[in-house]
Amino acid sequence: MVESKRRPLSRRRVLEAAVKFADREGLDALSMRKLGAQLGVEAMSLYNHVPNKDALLDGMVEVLLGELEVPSEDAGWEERIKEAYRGFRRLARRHPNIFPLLVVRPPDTMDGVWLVEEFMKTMRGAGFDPAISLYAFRTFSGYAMGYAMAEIRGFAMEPGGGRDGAATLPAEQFPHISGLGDTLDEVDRDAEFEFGLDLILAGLREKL
Amino acid sequence: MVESKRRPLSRRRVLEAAVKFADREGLDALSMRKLGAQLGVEAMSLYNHVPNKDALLDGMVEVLLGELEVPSEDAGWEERIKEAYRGFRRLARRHPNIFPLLVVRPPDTMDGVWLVEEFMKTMRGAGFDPAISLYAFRTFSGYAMGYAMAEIRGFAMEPGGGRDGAATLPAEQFPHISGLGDTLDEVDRDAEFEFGLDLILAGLREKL
DNA sequence: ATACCTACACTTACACCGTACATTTACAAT
DNA sequence: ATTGTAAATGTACGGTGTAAGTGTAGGTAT
Repeated sequence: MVESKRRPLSRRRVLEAAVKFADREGLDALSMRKLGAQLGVEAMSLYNHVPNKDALLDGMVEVLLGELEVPSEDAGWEERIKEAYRGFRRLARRHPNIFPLLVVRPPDTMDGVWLVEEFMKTMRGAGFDPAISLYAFRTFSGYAMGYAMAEIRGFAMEPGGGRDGAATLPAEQFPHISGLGDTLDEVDRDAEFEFGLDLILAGLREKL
Repeated sequence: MVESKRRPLSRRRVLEAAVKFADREGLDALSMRKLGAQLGVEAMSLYNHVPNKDALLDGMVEVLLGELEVPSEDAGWEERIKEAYRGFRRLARRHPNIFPLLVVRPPDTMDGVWLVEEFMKTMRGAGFDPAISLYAFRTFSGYAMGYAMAEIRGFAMEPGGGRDGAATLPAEQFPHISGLGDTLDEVDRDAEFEFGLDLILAGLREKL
């Protein structure tokens, strides 16, 4: 599982190896020594390409953001926005172990900025004024971030706790949750996420 | 700064001291040894009340959730929902260092369940059917979680990066962001958060 | 060719971490 | 006063991030 020594080390290679490692083993398991081993190198060698572990984590966020796709130009504004956030959610599902990093440490590079630019362009093009556009961006982003996070980690404050449906908790104490019946077990996450996007979009449309 | 030895140690006391410590010094600085010192006790003593550090962190989440208030019964359903999520955001602002824990580790106790029950009761009372109520819960929760998190950590993907406004980035490369002018510096976070809640509520109203 | 410089991998060492395990202390019940 | 038990302590181990110093291989200037 250790990479052969072929290519020379580089910041890029270190970051990508870190992402790969965390994808496989989890964030907690990621240590400089183990990452070094994975690259066929001693821990301290990494410091020639990354100033410290914190910067390594930041770099991993950078890598993730780089995976985001820009939605096609020729769709309508609503579809463009939805597609952008679907991509965000896909990213979370592709890297469930690492995604929390992105939530917890905002990128300190400009890699994320073009995403905002793209969003603003779409919104302005649709006829919204700047302030509304900005608010809308944060609403959508907050929603997508929170939903994706919840989906990955098992829905904090979810009816029925982490794993199972509403069956386990006392019906008389939580009548309205129990009233959900098996709605809980049949949730279609895609539809659910889409529902949220549509909800926000519907609200937005009224502001046009 | 160390607490006097007066009261006997207990799970509760340990958890609350941990919250206090992390509020003051940050999550990274929280170690069993330092927490012990803060309580005037050796590190290993803590293990008589908490099985390990992971459980300690879970317990801290539990404490945070316990701080949430249930909104007044006699307000309308929209106001009740808004008030509940305002409380959630207040919690985040009161414990900015610890709040990320709540996002990253869903509570494994039933402490959060009554929140859901309360939400469902309000929704059903307003006339929504169970499935919509559940979806709405997750939309609101995702939004509130994401927004609060972004607010605390400095708005990932925020126009202008972490600290300053749009002034720092090249206008010709990001015309639509620069077009925001100083809208960025004058954001009223309360109004912004409220805007998102209203957006979702507006969408929801159409489903009634 | 020789000398030098620079970049980068390696080695060692240190302080701190979570916690297993064994021991001592303190206190309640008999 | 004695015993039982729960809680606090002491010691130790393997792992962590990283500061500091030691090679060493490759390119440049002479």
